[in-house]
Amino acid sequence: MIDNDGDPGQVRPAAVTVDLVILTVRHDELHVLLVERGKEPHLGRLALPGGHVRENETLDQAALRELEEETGVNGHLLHLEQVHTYGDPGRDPRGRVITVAYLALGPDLPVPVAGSDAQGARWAPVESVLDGQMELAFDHSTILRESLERARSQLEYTTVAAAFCPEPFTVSDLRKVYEVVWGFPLDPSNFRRKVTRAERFLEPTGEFRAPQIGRPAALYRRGEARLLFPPLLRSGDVADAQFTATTLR
Amino acid sequence: MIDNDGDPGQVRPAAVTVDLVILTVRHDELHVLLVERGKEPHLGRLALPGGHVRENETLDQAALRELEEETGVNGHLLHLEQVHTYGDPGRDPRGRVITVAYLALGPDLPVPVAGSDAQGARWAPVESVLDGQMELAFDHSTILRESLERARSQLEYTTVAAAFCPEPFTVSDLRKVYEVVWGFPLDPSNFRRKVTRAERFLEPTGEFRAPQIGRPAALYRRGEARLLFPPLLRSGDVADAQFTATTLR
DNA sequence: TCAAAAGTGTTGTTGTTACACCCATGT
DNA sequence: ACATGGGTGTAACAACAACACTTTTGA
Repeated sequence: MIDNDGDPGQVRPAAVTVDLVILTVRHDELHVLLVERGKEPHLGRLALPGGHVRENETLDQAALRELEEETGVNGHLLHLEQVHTYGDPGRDPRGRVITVAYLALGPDLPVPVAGSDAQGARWAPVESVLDGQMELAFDHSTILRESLERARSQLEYTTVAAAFCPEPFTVSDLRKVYEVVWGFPLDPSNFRRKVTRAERFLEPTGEFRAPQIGRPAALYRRGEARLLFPPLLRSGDVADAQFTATTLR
Repeated sequence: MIDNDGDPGQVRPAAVTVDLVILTVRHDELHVLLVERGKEPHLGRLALPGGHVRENETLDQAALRELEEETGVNGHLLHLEQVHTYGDPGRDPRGRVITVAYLALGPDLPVPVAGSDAQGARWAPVESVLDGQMELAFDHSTILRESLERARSQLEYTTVAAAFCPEPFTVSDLRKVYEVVWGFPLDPSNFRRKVTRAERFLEPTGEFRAPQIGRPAALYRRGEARLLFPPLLRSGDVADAQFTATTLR
């Protein structure tokens, strides 16, 4: 809201961008989509995909557009959610840039499409960024860390995990998502009971899929529910350890 | 992140502001701080306090500064948290304005200080805005609704409720906060057990406070814990009813 | 001694954990 | 037949809701 004012010269317009943390599970590992920067600053460095918000676009539309440009996938098929906005004065050397970060979750996506305008887009294991091996451009490592923690806690209280699974999927597929995102194994029997008991989380198709070996598994589609009740809680210890306060001071 | 480009003329810098949803509990009712607009557009209309982000300020600093200007209270005493960013092209008739919304929670604050630069700042019952009686300027009614829902769910999983209580406080004071924010009564005995059992939520002072009539109550200070485990869940029905998807589509 | 608010106990129910066990399939 | 993953049963335990009950105060 433009208001108080009386401070001419102290305020100046800023560039507004959206950056995307696009997560997917590949080969039982959590991956994030990164692009190689084609110019300074941070030329050649890996960064989160993103770009400017255009003149007649909402923030959500900009995020959706970028998502489709980068992945070649219709963004409506994925979970897309605004997470946090970053605007420190020094975060981009070229001037004041406000970035609205979005979290996108999707099933194992096709390798980034050639037709996209991304410079060398690629999937990178989230681990390699988190453990400090790979430092991203700008404050993108921070954005990734914070968005990932959002994703982890979203898995507890909502049904978003199913967004990682191409339909139709089995209970085991879904469990794998939880295990990969949270980083520890879950008891298959107890997991099954919780997710199947939750109202409208999973909708049975009546079909089955045979694994390479073993009993065929029932197939499901995503249900209508967005909130998961009762929630699938990580133990207090785990949550605490992962929790980095978003609160000031 | 300034990147892809190749679209000159399609992007233009925007004004960046922070708007504050400052909540407090007064007379057993949830109140929000509103200011009367001193100019067009929406002259005379009530709006959330807020203002421009200055040149060498982080977003958090801007929010903290506005908070102190509006309430005259040292913002570090309150809970302050970024919630969501609003940037629809049409939300301000004067041009593109990106607003980062912050949620602030605090104990019953002094009536807005004369020295503040706010035009007729006042506390308004949140109810009066939610039930459609009072429509705020711009999209501020939406911002308030969405921020309130954030506050409500934060009460379940975190210890922020204590931010509403001036220290030292009693278990009943804290319960009142939950009842007022959630809008329904809680069982006093069960509530007490949950909050006193949670690790480092409440720190006993050893002191007592006598109510007008009745047995004196033990006094507490806010503990170190930020996450509440196990969480204090509203029933699934309630949460579902309040839940308005933050997801696209 | 009564009203009012603080605080404890109790009981039935529901959810969780850890694991044993059965089921359906391909080789 | 057996290995492999899918799926059910169960028993000990923890959390929860509802509500009876005791405690401590001011009037």
